Amino acid sequence: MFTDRFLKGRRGVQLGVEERAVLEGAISEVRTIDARATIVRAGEPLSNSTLLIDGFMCRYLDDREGMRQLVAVQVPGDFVDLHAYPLKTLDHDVATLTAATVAIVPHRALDGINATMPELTRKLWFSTLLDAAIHRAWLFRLGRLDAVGRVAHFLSETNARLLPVGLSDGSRFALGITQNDIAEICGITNVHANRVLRQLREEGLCVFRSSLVDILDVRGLARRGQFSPDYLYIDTDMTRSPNESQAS
Amino acid sequence: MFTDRFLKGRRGVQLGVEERAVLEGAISEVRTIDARATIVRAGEPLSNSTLLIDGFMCRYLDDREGMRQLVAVQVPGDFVDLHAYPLKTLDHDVATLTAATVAIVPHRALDGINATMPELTRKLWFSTLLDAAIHRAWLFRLGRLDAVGRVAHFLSETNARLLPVGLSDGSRFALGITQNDIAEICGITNVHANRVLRQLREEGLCVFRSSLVDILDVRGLARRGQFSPDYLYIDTDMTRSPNESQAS
DNA sequence: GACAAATACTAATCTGCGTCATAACGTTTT
DNA sequence: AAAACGTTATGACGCAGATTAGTATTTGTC
Repeated sequence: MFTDRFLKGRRGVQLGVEERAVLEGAISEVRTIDARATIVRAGEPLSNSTLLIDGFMCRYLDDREGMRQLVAVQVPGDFVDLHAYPLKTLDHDVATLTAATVAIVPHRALDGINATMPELTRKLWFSTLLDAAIHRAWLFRLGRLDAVGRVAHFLSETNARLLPVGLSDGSRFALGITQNDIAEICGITNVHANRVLRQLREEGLCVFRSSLVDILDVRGLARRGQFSPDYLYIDTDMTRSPNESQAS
Repeated sequence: MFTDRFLKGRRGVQLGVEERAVLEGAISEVRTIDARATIVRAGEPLSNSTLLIDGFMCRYLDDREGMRQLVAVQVPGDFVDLHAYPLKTLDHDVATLTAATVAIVPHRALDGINATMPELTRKLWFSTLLDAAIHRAWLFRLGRLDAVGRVAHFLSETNARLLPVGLSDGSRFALGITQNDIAEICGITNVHANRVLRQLREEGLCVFRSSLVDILDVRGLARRGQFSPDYLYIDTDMTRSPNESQAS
């Protein structure tokens, strides 16, 4: 089912059988999108939201000179722009990073859920607040960490998010983004992103190869980025995996 | 009424008379809090949320050395930790900046609203997404602006937020926070915050005097901080009374 | 009004990261 | 197979902002 990964492994908001069926029924269409395509522009009136099934997407803001600051990376299972349902128009653009498969959910269908299923509504609300919690972690990252720490934090976070949806084995995952994306996420230049990734490689913490991220020392990388997964509200028994690497 | 400033001037989500009465009735207690007091710690289970009536509050994350990164500043009318209702426990601390008056709203009362008033529930949801939109603007600030731009952006934003609740006259407002707070908001040191504020003063853009902020050139300050208020979802025409609501 | 404690302010030195420049890849196109 | 392009890589240099170390001023308390 298309909604299988939505809220998977999140503390206290697992969907019931009926809830999942209702959400599945709310999908009007499933389609694929090319890599590097902008699908929503800031300010444009919206009547659908997008559930990401496969691939990676992002949300970003432009500065005056056209430089981007990514404000979110979305992974499979994320309801990318569910916040467009109450907000009706967004304050940022939404785009794919890689080729992606998405499910379209009309706001009309969400109106039905909102009117008749308060519990499910609260779980949808929860999922948008999870995004806000991730925003806050990103604020910490940009405000308090140096470049190496920022990249270490981002890679640790991504690993932790991909684990419950089965796309990380605990230390290795396919991501398919470039060094320039890392720079736009971490608020640094692509030149410096390259230097930082080399340093992480030389310190034996992590190897980033665009298509594949291999974390050699999960604990060490987390320590370097002051990463602690509490803000992801993941069920405690899903935060670890047997494959997790050695400490140092 | 205690809820008068909640969602005031926000596009498309003005509260109706009955909705406002219900929300007012959800308040269990009103109390005052000293300045610089932490009222919620990260991870602690919560059964109430807090509506800020008067004064300023903040939300923050600590780094390993105990340095703080503020992730939000709350102004009167803000539902400071409404997100604790779906989340049940927070990923950050909540504290007062100045002395404050707050209304306590038990989650039990919100359960009633959630179960019986889908429209009001969606407006409450909206208000938490407004906070998320502000988070994103802060991410842009930290990721893409230099120190002067960050402070200019923050002061422009605060002016724009205080305007609809009647606490700014368009260019002057009382804020009651220190230069060190500015530093913790903008991800710079307090020493550098001081330099930046001097520069803004010397350039004739803004005078910051802890208790009073006087923006001498609203447009110029906004330009310096690349500030555009779209993300605050404020009604473009605030002089006209909202067509759906008789309350004001 | 005296005193302590915050807060504001300043200058000197150091450094992480930006900027600029160049080159070597790898992939896709023709 | 060469051209065209995006991505990764690396070095030289400069600057914004951190750090350190103060002094001055305001604010609060007795």
